[in-house]
Amino acid sequence: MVKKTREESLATRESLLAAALQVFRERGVAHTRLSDVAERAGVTRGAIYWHFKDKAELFQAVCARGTLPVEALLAEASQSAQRDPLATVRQLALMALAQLAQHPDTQAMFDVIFHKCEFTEELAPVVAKNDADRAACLSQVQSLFEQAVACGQLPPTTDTFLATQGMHAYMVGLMHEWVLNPRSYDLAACAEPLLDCYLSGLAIRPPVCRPAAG
Amino acid sequence: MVKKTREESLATRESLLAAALQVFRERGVAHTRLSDVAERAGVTRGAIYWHFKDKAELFQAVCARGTLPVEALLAEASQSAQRDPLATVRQLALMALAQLAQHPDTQAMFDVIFHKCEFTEELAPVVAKNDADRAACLSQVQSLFEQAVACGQLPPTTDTFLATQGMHAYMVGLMHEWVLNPRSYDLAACAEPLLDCYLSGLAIRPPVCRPAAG
DNA sequence: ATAAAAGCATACATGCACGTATGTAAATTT
DNA sequence: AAATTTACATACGTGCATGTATGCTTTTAT
Repeated sequence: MVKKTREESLATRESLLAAALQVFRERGVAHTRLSDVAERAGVTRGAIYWHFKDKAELFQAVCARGTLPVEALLAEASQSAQRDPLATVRQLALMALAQLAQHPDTQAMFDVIFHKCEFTEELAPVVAKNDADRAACLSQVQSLFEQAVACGQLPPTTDTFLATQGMHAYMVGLMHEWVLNPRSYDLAACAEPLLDCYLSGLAIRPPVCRPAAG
Repeated sequence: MVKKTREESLATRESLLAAALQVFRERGVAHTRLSDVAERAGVTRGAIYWHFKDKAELFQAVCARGTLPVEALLAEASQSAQRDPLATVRQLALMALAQLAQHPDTQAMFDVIFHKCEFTEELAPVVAKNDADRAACLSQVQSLFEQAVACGQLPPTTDTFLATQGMHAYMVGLMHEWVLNPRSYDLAACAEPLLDCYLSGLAIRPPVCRPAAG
């Protein structure tokens, strides 16, 4: 009872990813023993070393699967009509928060990313991908803010770079803190008012500073 | 050349804390070897085990020293006159960001806390203190927002709980992201416009949802 | 049907970081 | 001045997670 069919092998891989996400959340990535992951998945360490090179590659695969939905949102939004750029940003943020509020796996994902993981050089590929994703997201949002200024939705004095930094920080902070206490408030219900609060501030009194060179 | 005077001993302890902060930032807390910390401080592991029980206690001491300034700000603000509650919140946030922008040790602290540390059960005391500090901070800010509503600085419909969550998330997000790229923009110069943007939104269109039971 | 390869399980070797035990010299105490 | 404690350095033993090597079936290709 050793060798499985191709289909069963993929199932094993999936259960390994699911088990890894759970154990990472419970023990932290660095403190997780691959034997724990294997046990949780109902296999041995041999299976892990067959599917992945080491823990870093396993973590990378877990992250890749977890960030897929959010990236899909961004890609979808980039193709939508840009008649109302601010609404696009709003929708983007709402979808992201809804995804977090509704899917336990996404919550586990961000819990690990934010609180159960050390971004050191051994996880360099994950860090690089995170940086690239963030840069792409920031760039896309800033572009939308620039269009909003052009449309007259935001004041001409708006520093779109800072506005983007603030928006991104707000989203990161909301997710960072909410996953610590998902029961502290109903994120799905409160996402709209929370977002509209910041976006209203943006329209009324946008940031006007200059980014530093460097 | 072994035994030092009491004064020198305290100096050794300080240099251990400083070295630990550096190494934690470079390698991550979990991956840090106490031998690295000792070497960086110019002593041996024996010195660490004399001053601290283990790595967890060392990390706890590092955190305690690092969060002192921020706690001092909160304590100071709680005693100030409350004629202008919103201005108090604003000042509080500005001081915190200024502290981060100006002090390299504070930047290292938050870099470790946000990106180089796994909050698992082995660091339970630190987690507990973090939770307590956050709860105290949130409670204090919400109280100020409630006073702001009473003063007429914020609309009567304001959900002060959500406003506090949003404010806290904003601050956390700003610090979380800025320490990743301190040179991306001048935090000291941009803190004011960034904060005023959110506070303006709060005054114009405050969140009105209800927190969930639980 | 036979060969090759996939999909793991099992066994083994290795290093490394930890905690402790002990040594030791200077600094206190009395 | 003797005794005691302090503040480390050094040496030692230990476990444990890792990576690899190998074995064993069952698929899949031919």
